[in-house]
Amino acid sequence: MRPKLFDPDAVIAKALPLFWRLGYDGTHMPELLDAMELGKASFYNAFASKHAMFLAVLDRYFSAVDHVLAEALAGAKCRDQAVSRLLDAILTVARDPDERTIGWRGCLIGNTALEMGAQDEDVRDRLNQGVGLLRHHFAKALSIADMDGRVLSDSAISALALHAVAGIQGILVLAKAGILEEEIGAAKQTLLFTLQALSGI
Amino acid sequence: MRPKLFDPDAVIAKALPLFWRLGYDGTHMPELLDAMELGKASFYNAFASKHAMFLAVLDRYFSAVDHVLAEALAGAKCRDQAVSRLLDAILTVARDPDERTIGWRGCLIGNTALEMGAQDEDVRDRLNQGVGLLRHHFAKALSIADMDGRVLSDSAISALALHAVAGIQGILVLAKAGILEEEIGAAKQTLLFTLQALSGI
DNA sequence: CTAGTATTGTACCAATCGCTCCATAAAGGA
DNA sequence: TCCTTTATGGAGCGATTGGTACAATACTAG
Repeated sequence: MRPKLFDPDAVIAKALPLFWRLGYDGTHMPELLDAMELGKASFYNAFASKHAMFLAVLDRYFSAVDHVLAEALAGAKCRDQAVSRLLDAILTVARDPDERTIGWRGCLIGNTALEMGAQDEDVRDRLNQGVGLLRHHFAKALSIADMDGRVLSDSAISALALHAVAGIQGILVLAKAGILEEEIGAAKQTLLFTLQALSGI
Repeated sequence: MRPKLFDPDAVIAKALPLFWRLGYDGTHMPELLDAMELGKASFYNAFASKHAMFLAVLDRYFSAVDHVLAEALAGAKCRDQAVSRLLDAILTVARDPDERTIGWRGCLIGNTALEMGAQDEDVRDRLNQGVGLLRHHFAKALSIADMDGRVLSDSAISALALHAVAGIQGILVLAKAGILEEEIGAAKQTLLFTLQALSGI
């Protein structure tokens, strides 16, 4: 037996930023292999295909997002603050650390949904899972009592969580469309405001 | 002089559904030429490139959307009805008439923004224009008086229009991610409700 | 130190990408 | 009818796509 010279998880982690920024079709094997620091043969020996790697990358993304959002939520004092932190966390993560783009890589869930969601069933199943993840965190935030100690009904929580997820995904769409930075902030504030204002559903 | 055997505008119209459903990279020349009912040489003689054709398609899409939304808005009695009609019109248009997908082709603006918005400057300029178009129609709808005759402030109209555009784009993201049909309706209702409830900004 | 196995680099594959070239066909103007 | 101009079909361009075959390499167990 000869041990692997690389950690599969680490390879997936190196593949993530590429797929995130360039999408599935936009990520080509040469650059992908380069980023993974892996030879063709090693890759195809360890993983089934580009498609399989992408599914693995999606899973990794979900767990990373799960972690980030859980952390953002930890220690929130009231509902508004919790929701605001989630929105900020998502926007922060959606910014592109590399400077080749205008500054937005978006959310891999939304990116993937619009690139191939309607066509690939394996992908769509995971996207549903990813959307569920986001909804879960917003629902958790919305279930916190507000500053007056009032708590939302379950139906309101569910509806508003979905609204929040749609809202933040939409904002990321506008960000990638090249909208002004200040308008991103304004849209976020308005979204936050709608979530606050609708406490009485 | 020999006259063209085809109408360039009609060709662009035939190209639109393909780019809409499959995206820029996903639309390949063979199928595109097939849909256009044009030979390779004729295409490259009449148009500069696939990229240039895509830009033309974007322009055509904008004018089509402009027309659809203006029509949806015509004769609206009050603000809520006007906004509701816009949302319905967008969702209707975003459904895929062909049945190869799950039923959603989305909005070409959002699709394009997430596929290549961050990378292509020509495209990004037009996307800004497209987003502006959507905002304009929502602003127009929101500027209508409500059933009690009350009218929103300009700043409220502007902020809510942006919120509406982000919201509907986000809903389309979720639709393409394969969310349940009933949840699409619920998200639309919630978005509509937030727009109604925030009349008093 | 060797035998045996897993991993790796490299050459290679057919298929496809967007696109160009050219000989042929077709349509006015004279 | 001839001539110029333009449109067209089809062959073919180099580059690139994701993926495979194989021989050489590097490791560990015995």
